[in-house]
Amino acid sequence: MDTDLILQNISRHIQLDTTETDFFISLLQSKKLKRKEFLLKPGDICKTENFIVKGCLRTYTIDDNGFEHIVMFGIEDWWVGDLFSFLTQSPASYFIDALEGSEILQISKPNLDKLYERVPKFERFFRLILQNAFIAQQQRINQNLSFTAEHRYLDFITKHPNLEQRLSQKQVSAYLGITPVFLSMLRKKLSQK
Amino acid sequence: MDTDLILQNISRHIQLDTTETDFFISLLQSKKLKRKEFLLKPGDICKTENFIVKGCLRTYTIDDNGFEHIVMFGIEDWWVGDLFSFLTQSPASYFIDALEGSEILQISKPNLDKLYERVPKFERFFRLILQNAFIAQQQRINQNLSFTAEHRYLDFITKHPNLEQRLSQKQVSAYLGITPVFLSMLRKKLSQK
DNA sequence: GATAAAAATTAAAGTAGTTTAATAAATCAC
DNA sequence: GTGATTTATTAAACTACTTTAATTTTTATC
Repeated sequence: MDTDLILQNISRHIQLDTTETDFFISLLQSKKLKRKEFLLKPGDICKTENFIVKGCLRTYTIDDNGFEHIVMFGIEDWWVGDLFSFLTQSPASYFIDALEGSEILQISKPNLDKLYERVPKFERFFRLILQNAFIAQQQRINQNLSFTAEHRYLDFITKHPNLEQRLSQKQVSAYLGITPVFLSMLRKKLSQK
Repeated sequence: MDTDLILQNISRHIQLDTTETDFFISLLQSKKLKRKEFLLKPGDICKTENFIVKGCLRTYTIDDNGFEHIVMFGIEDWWVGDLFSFLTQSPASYFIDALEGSEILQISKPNLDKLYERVPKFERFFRLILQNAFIAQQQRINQNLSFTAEHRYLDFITKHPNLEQRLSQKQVSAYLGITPVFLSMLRKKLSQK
């Protein structure tokens, strides 16, 4: 099990001694996902929080007209899951699947509860992770309200310069909230400038 | 100082003994805001997290064209603040002001840090608060991507039935991401059904 | 209670983004 | 490697929403 990245991720926020580190790692499970393989579907109970060691996943919904809308992408060094479903152990609202062959480390709810109990500073760790995610989401809401599709697209590629290359335009458009046709038009227009 | 509501709010998530309760309350400061009074402006450092005892506040931005966009409303029993600015003690991105005469309870960053240290279960409490806010934001992002303005308006009034009466249509439209003119047209159309 | 200021309504013209459909290009599966 | 499927491009017609501007209604202020 490749735990380098997750331990590095954690050490950016809290310091663990060897016992604590070992205990934490004993609670993790490794899982590989093939491209297009699902980690979660609406109605499932989200049983784990998931740290991405390698690959790329997306969290999305499908609306009444069959269109996909991407709530977030996750790549290496990010956590993904349906938080509401995980916390309340109630049915999930989101699809999560792999856009590339991926590898994740999973911690189950019972194990996370054990972890909080035995190593309370993990409360702090997951609060910090959540804070960052919260702030990023708030910025995204504000952007969706304030900016045109063109502006949002330019923001997206400057903010995540490596990510666009790993995604199809269809995925990018489902994240930006526009059609693939319109994204194609935008890109053409921008390339002509 | 009216601490009933905040203690009730806390007791929904964690249990405090008398000493802990007293210590917590000793860290709070009460503040009254007149209608239109600012709690925060972009560039300020957000020095406190704020619990609303009474009234209604909004967190918003003004874009390059001078339009306001409301990221969230806050009413009784909610927490408001610019989390990023508060946590990093760096300049805020948002305006926060009162839409009604309001009363809030404030906890400063140094006091919150003291609180975490002396009563660690508050780490859990603020994690839970944050989780709920995170989930609500995620739903909003998804709604903004998936639904038309009409659908979002109907969702808003069914989800917050009491809130609309306290807000002008201008505020509601700045939250939904449409113009006041278009909201007026929507309302007319819906009333004719 | 009168006056000023802000908010809401209505209509008409304009635009950002969608839809449909046809074609080309890229990727997948065997 | 080849055929099948998915993705991207382009154009033209369409629609949800904006803009502007004029009028009415509501709210705030002294």
